[in-house]
Amino acid sequence: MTAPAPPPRSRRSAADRREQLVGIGLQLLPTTPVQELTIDEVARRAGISRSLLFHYFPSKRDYYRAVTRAAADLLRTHLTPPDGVPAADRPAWMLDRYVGWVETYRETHLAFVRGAAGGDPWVAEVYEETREALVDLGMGALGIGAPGGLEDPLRRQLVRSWFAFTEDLVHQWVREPATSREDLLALLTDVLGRLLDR
Amino acid sequence: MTAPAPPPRSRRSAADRREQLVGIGLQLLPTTPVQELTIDEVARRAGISRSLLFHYFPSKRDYYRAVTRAAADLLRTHLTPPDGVPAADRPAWMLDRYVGWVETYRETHLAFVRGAAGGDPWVAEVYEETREALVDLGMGALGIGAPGGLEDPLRRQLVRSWFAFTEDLVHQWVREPATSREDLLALLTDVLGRLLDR
DNA sequence: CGGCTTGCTGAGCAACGGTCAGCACGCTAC
DNA sequence: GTAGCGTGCTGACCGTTGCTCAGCAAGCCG
Repeated sequence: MTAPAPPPRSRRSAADRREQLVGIGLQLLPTTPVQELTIDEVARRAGISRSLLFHYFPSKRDYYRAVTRAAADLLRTHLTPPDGVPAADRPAWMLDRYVGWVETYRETHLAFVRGAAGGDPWVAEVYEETREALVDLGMGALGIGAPGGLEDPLRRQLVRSWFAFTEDLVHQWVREPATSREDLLALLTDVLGRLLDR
Repeated sequence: MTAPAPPPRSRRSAADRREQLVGIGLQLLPTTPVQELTIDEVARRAGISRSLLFHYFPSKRDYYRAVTRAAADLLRTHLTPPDGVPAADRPAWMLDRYVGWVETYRETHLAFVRGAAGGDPWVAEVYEETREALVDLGMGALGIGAPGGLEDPLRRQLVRSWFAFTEDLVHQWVREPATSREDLLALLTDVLGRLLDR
């Protein structure tokens, strides 16, 4: 009686492996709280030994950082307007895309926000970075100051906090739509407009 | 040569111990990311064995839940207006208290928000609960609907999201005060007022 | 003193993160 | 074709951490 043919352990290129491992992390993150996701599990799903994972990512933190960054990059590119969108429409376009993203991914996105904001400082850092990038993106679309520029700091803080407002409201809206989608979008743009009108 | 007199392990009542252990957790939480806080460390500081801690809290999660809830309760009582405050002043009073709280505890509060919102669902639950209670508190002060009542759901969502806005803005303001304290308070009340005027 | 309650401990287990020496696969050189 | 070599990859091992359990010991009653 021969062994039940262990899965053919293919030999991959380094880049391939990294991609595969990060991909598995992206699949697992939404369903598994960060700290319950074990290296064992990831390695098992990838059909490799734990040791190999440590070969590519020196520590668990590094692995999570990579996964979080990958998730953040997905969101960022999704929110970046293509050249076709006229400058005036960009804020509305981005907002619409953001709502669409949350609608589509619901738990996934919430898990990202939660996982990123919570516990581990190294991962929180990636999240913070992403948030700043999104604020830059948004402020660029609004035509306010250059990214990382010397514009009014209060104004920047307001945009950032408006983002927190939006994040929270959209999440609530997805769970319990208390208004139409159009009204939600209108409300959000209106609030932002008023904030910047000061 | 006698052993260096191990600290006299006093025998405490169950309530005392619980309180002591939660107290240690409250001290440690701000400086230590949730998942790096080990039971060993807590037990060591309390001068007891790990086993005893597991006697009072069936698991690490339960312990963290208790600590988080204690932190949340502190905030809640701090934000609850005493009888002396007239109804009309309560919203402003609470807002002022909230800013004061963040000013005083800075990292501590941030760590609470982070730790609570992050990772572990059981702890996030406590945070969610607290947030709802704070919204109730705020809406009560504003004279909008009874707590847990059947008021306009959109309105409630707006108050909640405004809270997220406030949380974020105050945190930014504490790190980098881009305006005076009075202006910050005025801005926040103004934003809330406009949101509710719809 | 004996017996009861209950605060408390130490030894021990399983699971996890992380390390290390070395195997094996696939390539080129002769 | 086979010797050599870079490198993808593994198994065995270690320390720590969450958690269990049988039982000690301190107080309090009769």
